[in-house]
Amino acid sequence: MAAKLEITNAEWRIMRIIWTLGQATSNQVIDILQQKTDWKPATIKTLLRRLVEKGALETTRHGRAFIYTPCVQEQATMNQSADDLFDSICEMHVGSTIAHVIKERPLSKTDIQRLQKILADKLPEAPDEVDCNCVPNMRCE
Amino acid sequence: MAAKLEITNAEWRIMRIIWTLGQATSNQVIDILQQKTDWKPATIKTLLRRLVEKGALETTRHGRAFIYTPCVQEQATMNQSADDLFDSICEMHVGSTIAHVIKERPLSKTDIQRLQKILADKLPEAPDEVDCNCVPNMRCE
DNA sequence: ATGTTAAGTTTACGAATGTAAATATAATTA
DNA sequence: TAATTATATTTACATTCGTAAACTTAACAT
Repeated sequence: MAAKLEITNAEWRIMRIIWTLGQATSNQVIDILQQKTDWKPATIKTLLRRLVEKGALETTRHGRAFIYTPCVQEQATMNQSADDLFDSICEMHVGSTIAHVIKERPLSKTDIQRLQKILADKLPEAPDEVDCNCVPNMRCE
Repeated sequence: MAAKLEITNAEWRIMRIIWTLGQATSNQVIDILQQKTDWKPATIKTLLRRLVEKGALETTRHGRAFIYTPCVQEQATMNQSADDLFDSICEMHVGSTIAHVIKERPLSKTDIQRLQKILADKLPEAPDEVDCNCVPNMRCE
């Protein structure tokens, strides 16, 4: 049932801090973000509140402050965002788009070896081509 | 200068049809989309207009109809969307997120071989680890 | 030439987003 | 316990997005 969680760009900034710290007060988030953005504290509080409303964070009171804790895992959330992107584009072009990403982004040796393993496992079963799913019975270029 | 082009989910549906056809009239787009969605023709016209405003499409009059032609390439647009996604998440987790995608999405043998080549080329120069860029001097898990 | 009609254009409206000020509330402190 | 103040909550506002109806205009047919 859980309505699909959509994290916006601004919200990602918040979530990444809280995932990294494990949990955080609003002040911790504000302090860290003010080093990287010029967001006002009120803005950050709004974003925290919306994330709680969305079910991405939960709070427990602790003295005068609330502690914000993630309700969703970072990897699951990243996977969800990636799924949304790759659901939008042509299925036939997933490969070329991943190619762009792996060319442009830093990857560790371990990352690369892991990807190599997945690809090697996948190769024997792979089709010769993936159909375009943009228009019925057509292929985009 | 060109303000970064942002294509929304609904707009992707339109663009993919026009990329596939090379160019299209609004009626062609409407006919195709009505097989897959329950969008009203007026909705599709709004989306076409917004895409023209954004500079993603241009029109040339042809009899009573306009012909819509892409001003942006499909691969460049997909790359841009992927860049936006991977700019949002932790740099350290790009690898695991790509791993998720290549596990879940269909890839052709050619796609896989191309990715294998890129990875093999990248491996020698790859760092042992990629730093987390969520919070200064910390690593997210 | 004029009516018909098929396009495009204008207007609409609620929800989400980025951004933030103002206000209320509850926990310390004096 | 009353004053202080650090937090959270309410309210705000312009844009964008999804969705669409209503209106206008120009092309084709009579």
